[in-house]
Amino acid sequence: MQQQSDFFLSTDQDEQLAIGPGAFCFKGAIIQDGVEIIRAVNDVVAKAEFRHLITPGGRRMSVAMSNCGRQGWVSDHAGYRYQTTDPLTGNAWPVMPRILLATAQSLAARAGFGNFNPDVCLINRYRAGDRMGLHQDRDEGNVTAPIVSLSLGLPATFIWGGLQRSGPTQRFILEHGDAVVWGGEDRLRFHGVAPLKAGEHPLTKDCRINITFRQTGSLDTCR
DNA sequence: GAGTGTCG
DNA sequence: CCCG
Repeated sequence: MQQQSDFFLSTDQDEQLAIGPGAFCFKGAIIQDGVEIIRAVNDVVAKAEFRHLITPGGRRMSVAMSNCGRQGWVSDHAGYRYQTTDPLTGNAWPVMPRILLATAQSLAARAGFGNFNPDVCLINRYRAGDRMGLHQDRDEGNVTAPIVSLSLGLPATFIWGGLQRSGPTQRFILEHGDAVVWGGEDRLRFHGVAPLKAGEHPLTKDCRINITFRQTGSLDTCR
């Protein structure tokens, strides 16, 4: 960890931190596009509203979710899965906004993952106290493609584990504008988010928005 | 199948 | 708050 000094300007912006052989945190990478990205999220959730999914075990997830793209991640009594329609409406998920796709592809490339064609864009809204338990992203057919994660609004503590749930974890803060990309041998690492601390952000007010991109198939599945 | 949650 |  580097100590920050008041004499340096924006030392935490566009800094690339390796958190594994195939995993990187890009500090401040999307600050420039923050307003446009949030506008895109608002457009999506106007058509597919945030909702609290239920785990197969019957527990309500604290985080509220929506999706855009060809497929969306959902969970209910029957299990975790991807599906092309919003269970609330039966409609196809909203089209993935250009700015979101372009941002994800650019970040994947910066992390060394070319030809990333995400067909899923999962949007998670965290409010005070909301958390995400340690888990692996393993519902995707294509574990070759990386995961790209964007953080907007309030800061959160990211919990970054290993390939086994019981292994050691590291914690670091994800702030507005940060991006994390993980793939390759880090693709199945356990990860989670500590309970969000209450706060106020100029762009998102009382919440943190996390956007993750996944590619479920090997073909070109963009739309 | 479900621990992307809850409890001690 | 952290761990299991």
